[in-house]
Amino acid sequence: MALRLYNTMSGGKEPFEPLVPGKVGMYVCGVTVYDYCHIGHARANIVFDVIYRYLKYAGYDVNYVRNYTDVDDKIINRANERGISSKALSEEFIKAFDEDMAALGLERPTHEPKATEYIEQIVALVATLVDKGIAYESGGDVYYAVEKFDNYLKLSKRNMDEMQAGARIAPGEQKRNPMDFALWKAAKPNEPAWESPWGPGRPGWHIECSAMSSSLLGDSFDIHGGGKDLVFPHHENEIAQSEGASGKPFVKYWMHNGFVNINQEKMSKSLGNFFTIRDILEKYDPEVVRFFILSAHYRSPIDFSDKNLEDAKAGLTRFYEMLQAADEIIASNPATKAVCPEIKDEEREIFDRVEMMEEKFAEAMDDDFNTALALGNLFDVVRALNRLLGEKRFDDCPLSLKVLADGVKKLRRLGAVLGFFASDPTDWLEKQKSDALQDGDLSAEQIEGLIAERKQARVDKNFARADEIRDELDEKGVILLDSREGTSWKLK
RNA sequence: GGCCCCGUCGCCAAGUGGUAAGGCAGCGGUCUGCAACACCGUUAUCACCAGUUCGAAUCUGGUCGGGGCCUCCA
Repeated sequence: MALRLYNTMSGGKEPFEPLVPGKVGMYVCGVTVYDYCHIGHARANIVFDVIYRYLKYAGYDVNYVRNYTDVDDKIINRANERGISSKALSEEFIKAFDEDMAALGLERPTHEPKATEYIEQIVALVATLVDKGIAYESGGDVYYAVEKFDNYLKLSKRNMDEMQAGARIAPGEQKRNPMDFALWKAAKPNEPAWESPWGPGRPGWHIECSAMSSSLLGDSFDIHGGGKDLVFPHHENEIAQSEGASGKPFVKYWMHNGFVNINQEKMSKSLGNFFTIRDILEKYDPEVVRFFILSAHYRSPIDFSDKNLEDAKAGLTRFYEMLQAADEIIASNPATKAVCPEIKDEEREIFDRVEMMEEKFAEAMDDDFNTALALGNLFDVVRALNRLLGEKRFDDCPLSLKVLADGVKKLRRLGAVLGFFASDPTDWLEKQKSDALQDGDLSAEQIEGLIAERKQARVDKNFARADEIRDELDEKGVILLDSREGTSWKLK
């Protein structure tokens, strides 16, 4: 089954057929750089990171553009509050954004343009719209006349009359129609400004995306993405600008990710439940955050809560523990040419499961990037490989070893498409332990000391004392795991 | 008020016409000196009502409940 994706424009899933076979042009709205990014930005960027990775995995040559909007009212206001230039402020938060995305393990897009580097193209685009009579100059501002564009509001499926009833003209604006929006704003004191045919000024919000996307992807391209909240007005206005200017269809597939709620409530600054990516990464491993986000479909709302993050951590730990066990077995069992005496039915089943892994993964991802289903399929593989590990037949059945090695390799390759399992399992698991110990009153040394004492007690067959130590540690959240190689520990 | 979305096991979450994936938690086993891990088994008829259909969680209408957008927002 080929890739199908949900198109906001049509409201349904459609087969994915790029404009140019084998190639994909994809534009995702980045951030306005005036503050630190929050968990909602994390979701949007992780979702499109996975879409980017999967398209490449599926064999497409992807041109992925994600912009920085570095000129905007909010930037100007914030910069003035702090008494620094807009440029200094935006540079500060571009750097912060890059750091956050790197911490979350995102791949870099093909292009990461900044609005201020495309002023020339923006001015040219506005001029084209003015020449075509779609936009008009008014007191140094330039506005888009929405009634000149027949398809306005087709993406958000709104009604012009009803929208106008609620629309207002802000003080200082000189629009003909309340629904018109600014393409260019005349310069005011203490604002960054560039020369233009309408006098010094700066771009409005929306026009930068039209200019950057056409410069880097052409007038028409395949996928345009962003958060659901951008459907109106941002994306609606982009369509009006781009199609109004070029006369060609702008975007073939519109994709929008759902919101992140905090403990069942909408995330908002007024509720004080605003978490930045930095706050979250203090407490949770970045891969756990990614796992949490990808365990739901990208269009569904997700609820950010401690419980949900703990669940995600438990799930990811299950993968890493299996990988760790498998790595140890593979490292300690050199491949031989011996032939298995016989293959059990259960083993046959496991082998099939590994065999089917890629197909099942693609099936899930092809269905509008269903990462939740894809992860569920990978969990099935974990159970299968754990069974194989439990059989302990690696001495007399090299085929089992081969299947295990093959399974682990495939699991890592597919995991990488979702951005998982890049760490060494032992390193990752150790890091979770040491991070968790930070909050407790027990050190690793103390735990090791008690383990040594218990080991002696067990040698002495003093099981009462051995159990006492186990219980004592258990109360503090430390679980002991005895094995042939000795005793290790983990945290609840 | 307009437009849109959602309501699946204790929790999270797939599933858009053919008799409910997966994870976490729970319970019963195997393993273990005891445990843990792992494995095996076990736990739902899909908010409610009425329709369409041979057949619906999946389609239609209605009821109740929750949420989003309409102003800056991923």
